[in-house]
Amino acid sequence: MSRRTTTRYAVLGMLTHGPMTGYRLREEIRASVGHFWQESFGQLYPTLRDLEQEGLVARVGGGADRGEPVELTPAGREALRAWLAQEARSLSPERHELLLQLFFGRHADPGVIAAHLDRHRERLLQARERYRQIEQFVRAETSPDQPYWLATVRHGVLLVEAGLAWNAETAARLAEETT
Amino acid sequence: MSRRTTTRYAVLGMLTHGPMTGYRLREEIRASVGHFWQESFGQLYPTLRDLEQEGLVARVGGGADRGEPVELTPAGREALRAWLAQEARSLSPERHELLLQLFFGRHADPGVIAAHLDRHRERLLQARERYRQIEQFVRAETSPDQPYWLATVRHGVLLVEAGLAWNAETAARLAEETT
DNA sequence: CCCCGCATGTAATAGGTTACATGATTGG
DNA sequence: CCAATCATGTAACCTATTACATGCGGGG
Repeated sequence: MSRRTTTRYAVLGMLTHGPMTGYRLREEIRASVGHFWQESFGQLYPTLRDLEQEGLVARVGGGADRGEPVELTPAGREALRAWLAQEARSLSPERHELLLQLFFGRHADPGVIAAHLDRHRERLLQARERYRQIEQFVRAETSPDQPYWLATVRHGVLLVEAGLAWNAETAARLAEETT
Repeated sequence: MSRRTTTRYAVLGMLTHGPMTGYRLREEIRASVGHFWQESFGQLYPTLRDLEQEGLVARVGGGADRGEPVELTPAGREALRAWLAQEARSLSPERHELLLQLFFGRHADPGVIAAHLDRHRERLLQARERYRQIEQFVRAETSPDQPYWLATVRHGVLLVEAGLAWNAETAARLAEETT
């Protein structure tokens, strides 16, 4: 059953970087778009099988040997183009558990909300560090993909920085409350 | 089967605002935390049944009449406190389809990425408008919950503004590319 | 009387993760 | 030879949405 899930296009997209095995595909996804897109094997392999049946990807050697990489077919490249032209459905149901805790924060024991904010800040700082490193790396890149890659990294940087600003502002406001 | 899902605590939390029916509960969730948390009936009613069996909520009238609101029991209030003290697991698998399209944007037909960014910008502007109105509303609020509510709204405001900054920066960079 | 809002619930479906099972190849 | 990495796949499960089914009560 092929369900026109976005996994299909994540796969087709990654294959523009060259032929890969399913295993390698997941590594590449993790290493490049991993910050905003993940795939599990349980999702990848069935998708790969479907894509092959539909003729959007093909085994490189022609045979179906184990460990044989797959490559994009012209039809696959076309399918990718078609998806790129479609509006992204915001599939993410937008569930932010920390914000939910904050919303009901008045009923928490003293200090626990401040602790949550602290931990959240730590994670954001680490994320900012990661993004900054990736940004440096991408800026040095000469690939024609570079401006597109940079765009996704910059999204990470800017959103994390906004998160930090919010974190500081919120921690200050709630600290003021308890005085 | 009670699966310690966050839905439970969204329900318990909302009931701190007073007794409600399942139907009303969903309305309230949509109207207050709807920007970062949603619940469907198919999730709500089974959860409500579980919570009642576990004694965390109880029908107000004692009887099980249709349309009878439920209220927090002391045990429910305690369960809420316990959850508030726990670290939020970032359940969101972080999947951002627009960024995925952008990452592979080089393979798109000319103009389609710019169009995506434009539409994205429109949605962000609308969201900012909504958040700003809510912020005004919440700032005027005198409830002891006010600082907590304000925190969640401010998160929306700051993140959307960062999104807009990213959008402008990215649109400019990609426009430059094509010249 | 009919429609709408309030109210409750279930079944089907979707979309995905995790755990498990298996085996080849390679380097220490 | 043994561990780690590469590689593929399936089964079980989880979480949640959507669609569907039902029914009451009030207002136009």
